Amino acid sequence: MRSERPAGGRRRLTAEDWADAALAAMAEGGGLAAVAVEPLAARLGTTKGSFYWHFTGRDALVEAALARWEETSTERIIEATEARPDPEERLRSLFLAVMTEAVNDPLEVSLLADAGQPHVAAVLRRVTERRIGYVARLFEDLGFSAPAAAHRGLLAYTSYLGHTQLAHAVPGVLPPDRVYVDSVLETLLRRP
Amino acid sequence: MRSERPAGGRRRLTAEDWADAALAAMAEGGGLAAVAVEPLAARLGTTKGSFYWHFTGRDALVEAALARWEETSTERIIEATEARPDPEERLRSLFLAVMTEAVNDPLEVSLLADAGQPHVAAVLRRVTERRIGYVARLFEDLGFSAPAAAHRGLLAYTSYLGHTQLAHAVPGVLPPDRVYVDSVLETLLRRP
DNA sequence: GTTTTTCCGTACGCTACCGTACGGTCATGA
DNA sequence: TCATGACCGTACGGTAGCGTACGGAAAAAC
Repeated sequence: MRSERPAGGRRRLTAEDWADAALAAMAEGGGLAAVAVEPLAARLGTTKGSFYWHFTGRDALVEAALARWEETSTERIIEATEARPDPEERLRSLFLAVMTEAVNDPLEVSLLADAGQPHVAAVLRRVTERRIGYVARLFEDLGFSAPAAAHRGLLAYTSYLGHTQLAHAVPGVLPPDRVYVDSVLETLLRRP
Repeated sequence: MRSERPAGGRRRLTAEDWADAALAAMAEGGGLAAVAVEPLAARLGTTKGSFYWHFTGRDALVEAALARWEETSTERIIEATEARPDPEERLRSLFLAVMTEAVNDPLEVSLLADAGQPHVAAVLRRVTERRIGYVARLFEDLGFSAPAAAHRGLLAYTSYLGHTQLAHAVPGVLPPDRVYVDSVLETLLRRP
């Protein structure tokens, strides 16, 4: 998430650098509240002078960070999943990927907590609907009817969300990811 | 959550009044960050002078609020559930109760988001283990073996957590509570 | 009815952060 | 090479909240 031409020394920053730093900050602590200009500047080894050149204010930074997250958080994994040939294996690898990712990336938990903010709510709605829709389609690929697939997609997604929350809040109560995924899929894939 | 002897006029406050106000504040916005002394004082119609009489500082208030939540959030519902005679109906009514409660009470979502704070983490660990253990026991009452019951209890709890998150972050994607509960239980109660 | 304890109001200093103003630097192309 | 625009440093004022100091009111004890 860094790197540019001048490999050795201090380089000049871009708006994306600030957005990435904002995302990193919210991932570590406090969610949106952790997006503070001056601490970020210190973290980036620069000053506010840089920030207010690239952005009109804190809100603009938040929006940029959210947009960046929206792009990279979902589509990348969906594409990777689509590469797999077998439908059931798509489901399984998708689950495993997102769950292991969620463990060492509290960003999603932070965003869910800040769903009160309109910007966050809008992003979350789009991302959530995209994801649930995709999982539902995977179930359709497995032969489930559209309503049944939608249904199981929703259950799969709430299980994922709950797993994420637990892994973040109470590490230790959960079994290894693989075990959890197997048991979830075992029940979700069972035919009526 | 108010009321005392002097029914009409301005009364003096107790530490519990402050703790309740803190809980109300975190339930509305921003989680722990919303626990701020001066805004709470304004909300209670008093001043900081009152607060720093009852508490040594902000941290003490947070701890008191968390303790209060820990007492009232779980045991009350468990007791109400225990009143029901039929085991399966206990499960069903428990699910319905906690899910409808979660919709109009974002406190739990806020706390999960602030699991970074050690105080919060400790409370969450105790509450979570208590709840999962209780649900697992309900499954045992239904005839499942101890490991199978623990397993399904965990799945039930992650489904609950995920449902809570979704209801809070993206209202509208979820079916009515009753439908969701029925489908979750339908899969969780199925024998192998 | 006074004294003592409990509780609250007010004023103060401190820190963190936001946003603005403006001058300085650095790269780049004419 | 030097001029111009892109980029950054620094200084400033403003606001919100924490915590302290202390005096005064209100209730309780006697």
